[in-house]
Amino acid sequence: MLYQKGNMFSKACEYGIKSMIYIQSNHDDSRKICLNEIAEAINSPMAFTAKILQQLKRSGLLVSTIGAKGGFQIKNNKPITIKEIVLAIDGDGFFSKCVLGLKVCSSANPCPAHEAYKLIKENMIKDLLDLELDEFTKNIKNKTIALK
Amino acid sequence: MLYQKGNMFSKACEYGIKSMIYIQSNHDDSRKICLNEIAEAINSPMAFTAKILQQLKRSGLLVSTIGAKGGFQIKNNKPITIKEIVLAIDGDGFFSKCVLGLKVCSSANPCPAHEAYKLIKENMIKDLLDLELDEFTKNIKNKTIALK
DNA sequence: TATAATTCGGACATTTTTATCCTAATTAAT
DNA sequence: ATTAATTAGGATAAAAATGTCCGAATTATA
Repeated sequence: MLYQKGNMFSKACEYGIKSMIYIQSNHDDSRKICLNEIAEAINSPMAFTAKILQQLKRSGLLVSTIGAKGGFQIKNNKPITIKEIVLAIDGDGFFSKCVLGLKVCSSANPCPAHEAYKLIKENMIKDLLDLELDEFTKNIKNKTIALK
Repeated sequence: MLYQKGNMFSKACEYGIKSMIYIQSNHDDSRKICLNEIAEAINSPMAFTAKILQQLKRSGLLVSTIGAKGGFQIKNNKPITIKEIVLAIDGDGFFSKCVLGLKVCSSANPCPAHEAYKLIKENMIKDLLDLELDEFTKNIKNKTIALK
C-alpha cells in the first residue's frame, strides 16, 4: 500500500482516551495524578501527552493544580463519555465529515456511502462513544485489562 | 482542538474508493477510463490520484492500457468490495490495529475498548466494507448521488 | 512517421501530525 | 528561603501524509 493508515482516532486522541481512563481508574480524593505518572502508565511521550492534557483541561474535562504534589483530576469528578474526549481532541469531524470527503454530503445530497456511514456512526455511538469512562475502568486494577 | 482529525479512511483511500465507484459506474466495454476524466469526476488532484490508481492496479483491482485511448478498467470486470479497496490503499490497519494504539491487544489481552471495537468493526464490515461497488453506483447516473 | 494522448515512476514540495526541548511559573515540604 | 516537583506554553524538529512536477515510454490515429 501507499501508506499505512486505518485508525479511527488520531494518536493524540488515543493518548487522550487512555489518559482519561487512567486518571479515572486511579482516582483518589487525597492526591492528584501527575503527567509523569500518566505518560508512564499509558506508554506515551510525555511532552506530547502534556499538550493533550492541556487540551482536555481547556475543554473542561480535567482540572489541574500546579506545583509539587500537583497534577490532574477529572473536573467535578463527573462521568465522562468517550465522545466528549474525542470531541475535545479530534473535533467533530467523525460526526460531521463525509466518509468519502465530499465538501457537501447530506441526506438531501448524499455521497454513495452516506446511508451506510450513517448506520456505522449510530453503532459507533451506541457501542463506544456514548459509554462512560467507568465502563472501561472496571477491570484495570485487577490487570485483566491493559493500557500499554 | 489540537488538530482536525476524525476520518475513517485516508485521503488516498477516499480517492481510491471514489475512483473505483466512478470507473464501475461508467463501465463500457468499448472504452477505457482515463486518469484525467477520473480526477475531474471525483474532484481529486490528478498526480496524486495517478499514484492511487497504480496502487489499485498493483493490488489486482484494476488493469490499465498505456497510450492514446488508454486508461483504466476494473480487472476482469469482477465485483469488488469496499474492503478490497481499503486493504489496497490503507492496508489492514483498520482490521488489525488496536483502537487505542496498543502494540498487543487481543481477546486474551485486551485494551479497555477491545470488545466495543469488535462490535463496531463487525457493523462496519456488514454495513459498508463487505458491500460491492455496484451497491454504490445505482443512483449515480441519474444524479441523485454525488462524487464531488 | 509524426503527433497527441495517455500511463508510469522518480524526485521534490507542502501540509499535517507527532514528538522533543527548553524556560518560566507555581507550590509543598524541608 | 531554598529546593524539588510539578504544570504551562512557546519554539522547534521529525515523521507521515498529501500533493506537484517532469520526463520517459507507449499507442492510436491522422
